[in-house]
Formats: sequence, C-alpha cells, structure tokens
Amino acid sequence: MDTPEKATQIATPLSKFEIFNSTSVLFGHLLHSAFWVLVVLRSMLVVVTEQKPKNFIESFYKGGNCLMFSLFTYCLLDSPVFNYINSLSPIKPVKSIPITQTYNSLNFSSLPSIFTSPHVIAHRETRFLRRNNFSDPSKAGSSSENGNKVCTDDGVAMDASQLYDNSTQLQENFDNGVSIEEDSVEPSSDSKFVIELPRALKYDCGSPGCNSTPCSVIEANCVSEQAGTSASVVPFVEKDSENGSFEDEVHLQGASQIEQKKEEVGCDWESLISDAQDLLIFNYHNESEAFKGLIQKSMDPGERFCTSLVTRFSQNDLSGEPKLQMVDSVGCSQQHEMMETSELKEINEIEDNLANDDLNNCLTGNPSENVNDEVGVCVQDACKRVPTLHRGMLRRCLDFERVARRKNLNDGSNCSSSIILQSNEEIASEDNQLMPLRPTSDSPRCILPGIGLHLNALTLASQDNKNFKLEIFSRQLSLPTSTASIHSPESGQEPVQESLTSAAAERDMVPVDDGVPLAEDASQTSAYLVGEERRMELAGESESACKRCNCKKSKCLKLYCECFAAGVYCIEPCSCQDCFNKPIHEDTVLATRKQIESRNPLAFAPKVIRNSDSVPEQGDESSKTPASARHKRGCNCKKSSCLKKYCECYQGGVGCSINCRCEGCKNTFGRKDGSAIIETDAEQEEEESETCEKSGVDPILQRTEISNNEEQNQGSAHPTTPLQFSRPLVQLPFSSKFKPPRSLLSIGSSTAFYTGLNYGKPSILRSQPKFEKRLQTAPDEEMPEILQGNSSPGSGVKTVSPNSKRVSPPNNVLGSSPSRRSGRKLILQSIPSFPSLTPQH
DNA sequence: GAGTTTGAAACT
DNA sequence: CAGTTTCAAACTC
Repeated sequence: MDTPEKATQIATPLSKFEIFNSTSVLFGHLLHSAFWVLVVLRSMLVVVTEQKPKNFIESFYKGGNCLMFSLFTYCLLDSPVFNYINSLSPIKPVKSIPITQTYNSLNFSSLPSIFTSPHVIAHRETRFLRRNNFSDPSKAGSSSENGNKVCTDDGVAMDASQLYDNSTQLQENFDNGVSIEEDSVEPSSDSKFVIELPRALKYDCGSPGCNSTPCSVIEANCVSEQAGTSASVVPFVEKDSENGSFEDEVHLQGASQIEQKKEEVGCDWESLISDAQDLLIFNYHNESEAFKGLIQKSMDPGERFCTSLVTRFSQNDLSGEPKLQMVDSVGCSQQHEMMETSELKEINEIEDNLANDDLNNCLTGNPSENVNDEVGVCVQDACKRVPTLHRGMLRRCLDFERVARRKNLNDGSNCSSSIILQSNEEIASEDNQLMPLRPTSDSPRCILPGIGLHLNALTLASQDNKNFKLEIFSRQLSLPTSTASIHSPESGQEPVQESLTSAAAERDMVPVDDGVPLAEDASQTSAYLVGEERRMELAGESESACKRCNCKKSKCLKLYCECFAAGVYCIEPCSCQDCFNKPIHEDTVLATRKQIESRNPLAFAPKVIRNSDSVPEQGDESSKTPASARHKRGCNCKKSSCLKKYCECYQGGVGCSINCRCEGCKNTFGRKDGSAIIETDAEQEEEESETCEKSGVDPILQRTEISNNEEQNQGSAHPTTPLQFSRPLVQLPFSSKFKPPRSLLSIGSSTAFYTGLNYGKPSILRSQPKFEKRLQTAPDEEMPEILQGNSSPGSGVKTVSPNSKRVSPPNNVLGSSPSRRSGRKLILQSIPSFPSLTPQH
C-alpha cells in the first residue's frame, strides 16, 4: 500500500487497484455468503427434519457436496490469492476464523450434535438480537468474545496459523484501544449476513450483561479473563443438556475452572454449535424469545436486566408452567427431555447473564458498582440457581405436608412437588456438597435461597398473575447481594444475611400478595416451597437453627424429636437411632404427624407467639423486650427458675406469662409477674439492651402479629395455621421448634411468625403506653381493633405462629423493613416451615 | 464424652 | 384433668 504506485494512485479517486481490491473483497464476501447460506439452509433443513440429517440433507451431506463446497471455499479463502486480498481488504483474518470453524465442523462434527441443545440456541438467539441493536455496547463484549473465539480455535490444529494471526490482531486492536469488533463489524455493511454469523459466535462468549459500562471497562483491561468467563457459560449449557444438572457445576467450579473445562471439552464443537445455532435462530421461532429481544433492545442496559426478567417471567406465566418444568428438570430427567426450547433458552440466558455479571463483579472488585446490573444478576442468579436451591431445600426441609401433597400430585402433570421430593433423594449427594459450603461462606446459602425461591416463584407465576411473579423476583433481588458476596469477599456478611432475610421474608409474602388462596395443590405446593426456601435461608444463616436431634427411642416420630417437631426430616448431622423421620418413611411420618395433630392441633405450631398482647403483664418494658412475645402454652419450670434453656420461654427468648406455671420464675426476658422486671436493674438493662437490638423490628413484628392475630384465635384449634388461605391445618406449621439464640428469636421470628394475642389474660393498663407506641410505629388499620381485643381480657386471641421460634437471625432486623408490612401477613402463611439442612438418606 | 438434670411430651 | 412415665435436650463435669 505504501508503494510509490499506490502513492501516485492516491490522487485518483478510485484506482484500479482499489477497484480490484474491493472487488476481491466483495468476491470473498460473496463466497462467504454463499457458504453460510448453504450452511443456513442445511441447518434449516435439519431443523425442519427434526434435527436429524435426513433425506435430502443427509444425502447432501453424505454426498460430499457440502464437503466439496467447504473445501472449495476453504481453498479459496486459504489460497495465497485470497490471503493477499484479505490483507488488502478491511476484513481481517479474524473473520476467517468462523469460516474455518465451520469448515471443520462440516467435515468432522456431527450435525445432530449441533442442534441437540436448544438451550444454546436460545441462548445465542437472545444474544444475537441484543447485539444487533447494541452495536456500541457490543464493543465491550466484543473483546471478550473475540478472546473467546480465539480460545475456541485453540482446539483446532488447522487454524493454528490463523489463530496466531488473529491473536496478534486482537492484541493490536486492544493496544490501540480499538475493539476487534469494529474490524469485523465494519465489513458487515457489505454482507451483513455473513458477518452476522461470526458475530453471533462471538456473542456466545459475550454476556448480555456485558452491555453495561462496567463490563466494557473490565473487558478492556482483562480481555483474557473475560473471555474465560464468557466461555464458562457454554459449559453450563452443555452440562445442562447432558446431565440435566448444570447447577452443581456452576457452583462447585469456579468460573476459571469451567472455563478450562470448556476449552478442553471442545472448543471446536462449541464454535460449531454456536454457528449452527445462530443459524437456527431463524427457524426457531420463539415468541417469547423474540419478545424478549425486542424488549431488551428498547431498554437501557441497566433497566434491561430487570425488564428482561420480568418479561421472562411474565412470559412464563403466559406460557403456562414452563419455568416450573425447567426447574424440575433438574431433578427429573424425564422432564428435562420434555423441556421446551423457550425454557431452555431462558435458563441459558440467565446463566449467561449471571456468569458474566458475576465475572464483572469479580473483575471490578466492586459488586455494587453497577447497581442495575447487579440487581439483574441477582435476579437472574436466583433463577439460575433455582435447581440447586431445590436440592438444598429438599435436603431436609421437606415438610411432611409437602410429602402429602406430593402424593396427591403424583399422578399429575404438575410434578413440581413430587419432583422436588424425589430429587431429594437423588440429589442427596449434591446437597451434601453444598452443605460444606455453608459454614465457609454465605455463598451456599445464598444460592440455595435464591434457587428455591425462584422455583416457587416460577410455580406461582405459572399459575397466577404476573404481578405476583414480579414481586417475587424483585424481592429476590436481595439475593443477588449474597451472590455477589460469593464472588467478592468484600461484601460483608451482614449484607448478605440481610438480603437473605429480607428475601425470605418477602418471599413469604409472595403468596399472600397474590392474595390467591393456596388451597389448591399446585399453589399450595408453591407456597410451601417458598416457606421451605425461607427456612433454608434461615438455617443457612445460623447453623444453630439447624435441627439435629439425638433421639434414641422415639424414632424421631414424636415431638421429643426436634426435627420432627420442626417439620423437617432428620439429616446426617442427627445422631438419632432407628430414625423414621426420613423421606423414605414419609408415610409413617405423615401418619404420625396427623395423629399428633389430631390430638393437639397446635402441636406443630410455634411455641412462642410474638404478641404485643403479652405486654400487659409485664409492664412498659415488656413492650420493648422480647417479652412482647409469649410462649404458647407457658412453661412449667420448677427448678430452673426459667433461667435456663430447659425453660421453653427462656429458650424462646420470651418472658414468662400468666400462662406459665413456673415456680420461682426469674426469666430475664420477663417474669411471670411483671413486677419482677422492675426489681432488678441488671435485668432491665439486659432486657433493654436486647430490646434495643430489636427495637427497630418490633414495630413491624407487632404489626404483623396484630394483623395475624385478627385472623387467629387461639381459642380455636386452627389458629396455628395461618391459614387464611384455607390451607389444611396439616400443612401449616411446620414448625417449630427452632431454637435459635435469643437474639435471633426475638428478631427473626418476627417475619415468620404467626402471632396472636395471648390467652385470655387480663390486659393491664400498663400496657397502654405500649399500645400507643405500637400505633405510632405501625399504623395499621388493624391495629386498633387488635389492641382493643387485647385490652379485653379473655379475648382469647392467641397467637400461633408456626414458626415463631424459628426466627430469623438477628441480622434480620435490617432485612425486615417496614416496606414489607403488607407482605407480612402473607409471609406468615407461607412460612410454615423451617430451614433444613441436607436431606439424609 | 459420659452422666446428670430438667421439663416437655406422652401416657394412664 | 391430674398424675406418672418417657424422652431428649440442656447442662455439668
């Protein structure tokens, strides 16, 4: 180009050389186009013919036409002449990579494999749409994409030279601050279609989330890393398609690991797939997908995440219960096969987003840098991990109720619950894996909750309105934080917990918000799951929450067994003997449970009731203290003076009440006779300190309790079930006996509780101040009524909160915010159970 | 970890 | 409903 001749020619507007050059380029493009058109046609045919090369295609393929063409193309493209032309043309070797890959794929890869994974297709498709619209943002992703591409090519010996060239070129591009994308894209103007494919391929590597500014920055700095991350996405997909469970991989393996794996597995194959899939997109009409794409296009990167989620879910709603299936598919291979393309797509998408976002967070080291993205990630993350959560939840949280439901559902197409249960056993091993994670970090926890929730959300969504779904997801946003924490140690634990808690609480709310009775199997199941998820979270938050019995004679089928009482199956940590409280014996467990409930409907109800009513007895301070809550039946301590955990009141972090028959009560949380509190300053201080911790929460709790109280009357046996929803009592409370540390109890329980007024205790005037306080803090419409009720002795309104004991950890305080008020009622209903650990087998 | 204490749960 | 027994957690050493 620098030759004298060239220089002379420059004067002329269009020299022969240029013409030739352009012509050559055009020719090359035409060849490319032709080739790709062929490929597309083939792909289409394949799709049409049920993804199998048949008849024409097969003959064509076998006949060598394709091969011939490929060879021809390859020769042309690889020939010195073409190379020369290429060197002159704006189209850099980068572009040739896809071609090469294609060539390889055509010759050596099996067609079927290409189309086997709808996930991938969907995956790519989405990207495809996005990229087209966001040329700019794509730059950011492009770098990674290119990087990924290079990686992909690594596996191909043939392309070694080209790869080298490409790499060099890439490097140059980066050095110059110019993304490779530009090079490849620019030419696209000539033959858009041709370029499109390569680009699509790139997209595979790129994450949708990369559109965000942060991502671009990151990519610029860390191309290689990004590439790796992006690569990680693919493995998930593959895994999914192969095993039906990719979640574990994701969690267990770091992004880097996955990356490596991907590379090892077969870059070539992947690239091929990506190409083919992109092509397939044309044939694969997925309404939702298209819709999604449109939305994404129209939206800003930041907003896109949320919107996409919403859209996604809303779509799911419309489509029925695809999501649910999707989730289930994890545990149920059968369904996996049945999964629809749209579902798979969604999953893939989510995964991609998650992976990318996570990566971004990691790279930046500042997860919170891009709030929008983060949020999106979180949500997506939650979605992504749904399966995993399920497993986690399944572990131990299987509520007996669920089991019962499961039976009912067994036949049904709606296998959500059943699947979960089944998966329980199947996934036991997996769960175990997860377990270890808990202690180490929040990550596991985070994951679990999110997933479970997600599933629930999905289930619900399919059945109910979109709003509901939206809420769920929006609530799940909190989870993301936790997720982020996983990647970035920086995030404090508190935030995570908080997020979790809030998420849990909110989740609980979900069912309620819907306002849809959960009586029906499906709905119930979903609601149930939600509760379980929540439990899981709680469990994760505080190990103490985990039930670990040591039963020797009760076979864990009596309330002696904490696990059983809590409505969870025994797990490995348990030291029980002859344990029947396992999924294997679900029949027995259910029967026993029913029997016990028949005797005492409140048997599985939370023992501690968070109730404002209790206050009267104790006096002003009580209002501040956990004393506001009361033990359902009261203790009967004789020797412990209610100062040890032998005392259920003390254990529950609540003061003794009139209901207690204790002797020599010295309960620091509140004595049977309110006077006691006043007597000891030390005690007061102690209580106050505790109160302070909870002070923020109390109002809310009270409110919630109040609201609940209205519905529940302990006088009736049913109060236990929060069940406005018409849920059968049995299902309700799974509760209970969660015995968290005091602090936890006092605070956490609030969300889950089902509160009621204490048994007809005479209300004391002293309580008045408390009431006032309540009113101020929690101006609920219901409050006044309740208060009145409280004031009237013998009102008989009691609280039965299934999970009263299972309160969320102290950290929850933060998590619980006034904003949730509306949801609280709902939460109570859905919360029935407790978090459990891994299911044991 | 073994033994004791304790009080709820279960039984009569 | 009260009394007794059984049971497993809580506690102590």
